[in-house]
Amino acid sequence: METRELRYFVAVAEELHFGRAARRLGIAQPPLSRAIRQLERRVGATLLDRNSRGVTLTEAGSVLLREGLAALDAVDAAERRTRRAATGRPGLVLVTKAGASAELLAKLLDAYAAEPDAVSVDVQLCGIGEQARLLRDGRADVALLHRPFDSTAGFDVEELTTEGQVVVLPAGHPLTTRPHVRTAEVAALDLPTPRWPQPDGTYPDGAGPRVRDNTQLLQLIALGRAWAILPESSRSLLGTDHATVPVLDAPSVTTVIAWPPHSRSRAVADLVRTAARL
Amino acid sequence: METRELRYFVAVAEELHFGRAARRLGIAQPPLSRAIRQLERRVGATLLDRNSRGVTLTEAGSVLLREGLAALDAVDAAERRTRRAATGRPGLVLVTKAGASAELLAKLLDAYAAEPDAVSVDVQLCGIGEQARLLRDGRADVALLHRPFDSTAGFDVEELTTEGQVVVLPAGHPLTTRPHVRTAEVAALDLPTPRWPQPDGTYPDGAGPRVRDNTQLLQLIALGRAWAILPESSRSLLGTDHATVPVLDAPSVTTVIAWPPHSRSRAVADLVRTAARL
DNA sequence: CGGCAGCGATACCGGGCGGGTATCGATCCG
DNA sequence: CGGATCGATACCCGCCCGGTATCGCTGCCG
Repeated sequence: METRELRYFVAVAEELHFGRAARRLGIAQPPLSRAIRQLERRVGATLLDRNSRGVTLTEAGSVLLREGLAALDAVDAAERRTRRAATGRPGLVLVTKAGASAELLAKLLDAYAAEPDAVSVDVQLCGIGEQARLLRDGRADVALLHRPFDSTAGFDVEELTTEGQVVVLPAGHPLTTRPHVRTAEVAALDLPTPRWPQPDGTYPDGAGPRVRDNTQLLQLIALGRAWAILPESSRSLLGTDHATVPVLDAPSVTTVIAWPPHSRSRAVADLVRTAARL
Repeated sequence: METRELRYFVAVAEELHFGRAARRLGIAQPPLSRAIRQLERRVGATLLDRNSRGVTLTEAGSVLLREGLAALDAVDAAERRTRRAATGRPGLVLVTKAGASAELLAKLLDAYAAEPDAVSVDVQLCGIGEQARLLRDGRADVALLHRPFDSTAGFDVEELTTEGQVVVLPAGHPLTTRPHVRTAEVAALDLPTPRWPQPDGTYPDGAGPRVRDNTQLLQLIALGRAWAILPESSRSLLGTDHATVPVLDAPSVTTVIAWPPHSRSRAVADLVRTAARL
């Protein structure tokens, strides 16, 4: 199976529409139809049901979509990492969620920079749930992930810290006088839960305000329009507009450092070792 | 990058010889040379050093070899799993080392077969170190691995059992009267350590007898020509020709059940849950 | 030192396939 | 019933993959 075929299939499987998929791929629709048919013949399976008015994935098709995306990421990673290796410039790309573990990250970077063979580290901040993708397709070498929010599936990981969570509220909110609260009390507040975008960029249905990043979230909280339960360490991001209260029964958050399992990079190994010693 | 190009490059990188690689690929040498050149131009990096008399990998080339193999496995896995899904026949392929964890495996299969939605399980036995490959390229759905011998890199795992190791000796050997021994004592025996094949099929240099599987190993031990340190559970394979003594300071062996991280299969999840409950 | 063998690169050719346009056939809708 | 939508089909063109023949370099050996 060629990557071209895979890319074509993924486009159709995601768009569920030959015309749109062809436009997205920058080709005409007929060659795309033919390519998918050929792929189906070669695999020996129907991948798409072309019902009147619409295309749907078969069982086999959804398997190929999932596995194909992973395979395409692996191919992209191979190309990117090769290109990076070719420049001869060493250097790591570390990716983490914007606004998370800022203090830990600073300590890690300082400690690593003091190592004898340290290379430069580019820190890349990204949105929710994008880290795994960047790590898989070779745009990043190492990531800071936060369990249980981020999936660490398919990576090697080393646990760094575990911390409790706090509820973030506007300064002066009645609850902020309490030494600690429970999730049920927070949920009982007359405030909607903010909605975060899903991986495909759309928002789930519901009542809450739509937020795209931490700044938006914090501003909404300051305005008394939302609340959030965040790891303790995010307190360092807050000013006088916000107050926090520990949440006793919220799951604790573990920060882990993750890297691709077959990484052979000396620099990644050094960075991980440094992190584990913090 | 197309998988054809990757396959070509991998062939040359492994053979380090254009002619042989072309023969292995079933094409003539000139198109192969051209394809590699094109790949190098497109990646923008020299992948191979063509010295007079021989080809060697550059830094970038060895990165592409490693990452490319993983990517090709992922593509193969996508195709295989799609084909499997298309047959409609459910069924799992479980792979494990021949001769390892026989009792555990039997219990697992029995317990799983009693589950309400159990599907058929093909057990595939393979040689040392092949399990990871089979799991990566889609020929297997789930594997029993043994840490620290097998690498679990890149898979999701669940620990099943941990056991100590014993030294296997011919029946009547002086050491077998002891309640336990230490590795140093075993190493001090005037017996060579058997040599196992490396992943590429060749044997490391050295003095010991070459073995390819457990049967060969056990026969050599019975003949007094070798010894082996194996997990306790392998005692169930031994007859009256062998005797075992616990080794106090040998690392303990953990049997884990492993599956591809993005597996969405109901059957795999059921099997893993059953295994975890044993 | 010259001839030869081994090996990768180059030159050149033919066929297959990927991509394009035009069009068809089916289905849904007003 | 006519039009719109959407995937499939028909057909053509140009590129690229693969083949054969050959070159150029290098190291070896007589």
